[in-house]
Amino acid sequence: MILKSQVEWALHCCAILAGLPEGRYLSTKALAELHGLPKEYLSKALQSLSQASLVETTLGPSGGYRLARAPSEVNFLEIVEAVEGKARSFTCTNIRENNPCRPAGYCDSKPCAVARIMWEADEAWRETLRRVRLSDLVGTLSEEVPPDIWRDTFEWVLKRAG
Amino acid sequence: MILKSQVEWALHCCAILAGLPEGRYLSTKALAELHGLPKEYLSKALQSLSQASLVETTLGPSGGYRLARAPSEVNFLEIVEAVEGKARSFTCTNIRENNPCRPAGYCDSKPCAVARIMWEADEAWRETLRRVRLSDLVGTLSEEVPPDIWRDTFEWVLKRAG
DNA sequence: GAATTAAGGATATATGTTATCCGCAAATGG
DNA sequence: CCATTTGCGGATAACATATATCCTTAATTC
Ligand code: FES
Ligand code: FES
Repeated sequence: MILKSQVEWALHCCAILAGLPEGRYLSTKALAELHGLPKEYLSKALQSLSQASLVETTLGPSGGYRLARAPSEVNFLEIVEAVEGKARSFTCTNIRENNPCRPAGYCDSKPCAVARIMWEADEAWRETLRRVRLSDLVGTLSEEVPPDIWRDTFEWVLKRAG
Repeated sequence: MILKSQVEWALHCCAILAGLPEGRYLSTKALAELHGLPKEYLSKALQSLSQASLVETTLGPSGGYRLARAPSEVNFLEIVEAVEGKARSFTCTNIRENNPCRPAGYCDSKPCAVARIMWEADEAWRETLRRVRLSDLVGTLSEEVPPDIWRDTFEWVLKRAG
């Protein structure tokens, strides 16, 4: 069970977009360069964010992406699910139905107890991510990243933002 | 991010082994037949349980598997990690290091804030599984599975247990 | 009109999951 | 001793998914 690297990319891109001044856009090219990522493939991750209505886009030179909502109104789970999908990590294939001691055509009233426990853990994972807002991340980063790097980065970004 | 089907298999097999009388063994063949699974491949999952010291084995006819500990001393996480591995679901590839505004050779004191949040969610998932004992599952199953099927199943199992 | 952008389709490559097969050593029962 | 059965590990193939690149299209800017 491993998350796509797209998840890391999308989260970092959102953190950058969160620091973008109102009304400006940042292109795939800039985001790819800033993070050292393949532009074409990063584009797919950003498209996922767009389809999930987490970001807005505009075309042409000076086009790109910006957040569709305030960073305090976006949580981690939304970003993760946008690129990773909403499917649960555990899928029950109903192997209990293969028990030879079962009457043919017998139908279970509840999902299997094993699956319910696995789904409970899955929900705990989601709930943890749901509780973290994008603004929380930006707050932590702005404290932990050395001030000069932080400043230089957004200077770099603004130079490329349309 | 999706768990292997082996996880479902291993959990169901452990539930059956938990109901096995002291000192008896159940073979891969019987477990595969009971759950309608490919014997050779299920064997890999059981080998994982064996390597994790969750089950004990014996060879020859009348050989097979039995739990190495009491069901109340085994939790879900141990079983899941035995087949799925202990690696975290989120892997940080340190894309922050590619930031062109970073001084060359600069070294971070902490893991990235993004990774820490993702790992926190991962830990919440693990903690949920850690809290569920194999005996809890057996308790739930014995309540939910219709009594006649439950009885027939263990009759079927005992007929094949060495 | 020329350049730039996001979007989406097609395709290739790498990796991981699922599955099967085989040979080996240990245990059982005759 | 011998035939059978078992778990174990290695090798291999089939299949799915993740990663990555390329190309076309339409919108936007200047
Ligand atoms: S049958 Fe799928 S988890 Fe029990
Ligand atoms: S650099 Fe990997 S999560 Fe931030």
